[in-house]
Amino acid sequence: MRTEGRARKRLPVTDDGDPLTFCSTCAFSSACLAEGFDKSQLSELHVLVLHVGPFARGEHIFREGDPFNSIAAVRAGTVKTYVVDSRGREQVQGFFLPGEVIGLNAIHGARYPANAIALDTVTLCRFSFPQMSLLATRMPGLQQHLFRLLSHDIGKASLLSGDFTADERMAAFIIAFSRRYEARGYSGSHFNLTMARTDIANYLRLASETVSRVLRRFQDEGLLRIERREVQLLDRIRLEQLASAVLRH
Amino acid sequence: MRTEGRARKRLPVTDDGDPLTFCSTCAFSSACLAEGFDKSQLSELHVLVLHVGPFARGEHIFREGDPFNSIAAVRAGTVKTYVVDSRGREQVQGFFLPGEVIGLNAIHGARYPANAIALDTVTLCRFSFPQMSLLATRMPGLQQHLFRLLSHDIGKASLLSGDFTADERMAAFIIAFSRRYEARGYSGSHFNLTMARTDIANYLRLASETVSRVLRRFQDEGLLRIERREVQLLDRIRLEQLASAVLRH
DNA sequence: CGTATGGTTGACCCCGCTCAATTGGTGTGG
DNA sequence: CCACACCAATTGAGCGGGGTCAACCATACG
Repeated sequence: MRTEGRARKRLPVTDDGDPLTFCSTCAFSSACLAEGFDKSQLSELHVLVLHVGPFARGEHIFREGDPFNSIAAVRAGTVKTYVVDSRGREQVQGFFLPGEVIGLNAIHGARYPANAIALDTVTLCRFSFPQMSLLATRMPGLQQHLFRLLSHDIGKASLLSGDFTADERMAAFIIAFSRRYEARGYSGSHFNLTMARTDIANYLRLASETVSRVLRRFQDEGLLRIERREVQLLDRIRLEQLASAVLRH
Repeated sequence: MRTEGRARKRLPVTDDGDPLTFCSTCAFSSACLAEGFDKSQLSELHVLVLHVGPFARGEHIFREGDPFNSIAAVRAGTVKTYVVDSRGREQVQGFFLPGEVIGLNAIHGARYPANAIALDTVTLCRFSFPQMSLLATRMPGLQQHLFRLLSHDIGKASLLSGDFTADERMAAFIIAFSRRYEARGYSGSHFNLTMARTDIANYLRLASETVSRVLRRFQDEGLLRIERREVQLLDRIRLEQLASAVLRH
């Protein structure tokens, strides 16, 4: 019923649907499709895709310190990355939805700098990074695409570093998910948060009690409806307004 | 008397010292030297270097929204990048010392997402990014180097996003500068902060009054001596301890 | 020497954290 | 199908770190 797409029709091997088509939600689809590469190049990219999973909820995809050799695009489910700080508390670094890429911050250092864990049933498309780099030297479009993905994540990482109020952070969180779901073809006004309140709190650097209270108030003020993990946006304008402090349009 | 190195011996043109040697502090020196490329490749990289500046204190190097076409390595001086938030307050994103690279977060989006301003007299080595990408398809070592630089900045950007105390932030700031100066061959125990207190505060997401108070206390407790912008580390062990919460070793 | 800008210090207060108690939802075994 | 246990989420009470506001001080510059 959820993000599985057209997997499962096939055996879990390196391919996906028709051999000349990447899955439409994949972060790399535009790297080839949008730029009109010929069929031989497409299949070259396909050759180094390894379809892995499913990972069950709570299973680790990689752990901090593991040697780095591949990046992966989320195909189905949600991935959370986190580290454990010196006080032993979990610091959530990010959530990754279908089509988004994990492992980019491991290139430098040759080891994963964080843990990645499945929040629900997760399947991935794994790419050997050395092989992909090699291919990128022959496919300028792919190289550009990798540069852009990396560059994008620099900006994303600094979003939450500002000094924002709990309301602004919470609104930005909701709006960002809404946009990301929309970009992948799901509803942006009614969706399911796949993570616990404590995960949201650790990500936003708030106490989970504060997350509860703010969501409660948002609901009382008619900005949204939230029951358990089901969110429905009711006043997107107002939420965007609050979020704009963080997201900057 | 400061970070000028061996510029100024030459006209401000595309070259630097001996035509087959990059300046030793440059972030790209290792891209060729350390990996044993031959002389023809070295000169290819040299061809696309444009030595620009000097910029005077307060001059902008680029502004938010400017079209992106080049990245630049700082050659001398200090660069500050910042944006202005919705409340009209300056949010400092980073400081760049000689040898460090600015503009990497502009690749995605094709426009600079922040302003860059010289904090003192700044000179740069500017590289056309399209040309550099093209060269990188023929120099796998250069491509790897770019990937690593980008990847590194993802991690750097998320450092300050944790919920740390003012003391931890301040200590991490001092230690990080100490290490970066050391890595470039300057003293790591006695150096000059080139930015104002308000810049430090905006970067650490603290009030400038708090920066003053914390530095005062650090001095009273014998961790360092600071007069105006001159810093001298007195108890590096203790500072590293405080900083470790942020820097994670 | 006067003026401006940046830095320091003090007094007060508020947002969000902590601690603690309660509720509710989910899964498990009787 | 219900009873219990367990964990996530909620709600309340109190407090403290760091922000704000304001006054004062010091160094740089004309």
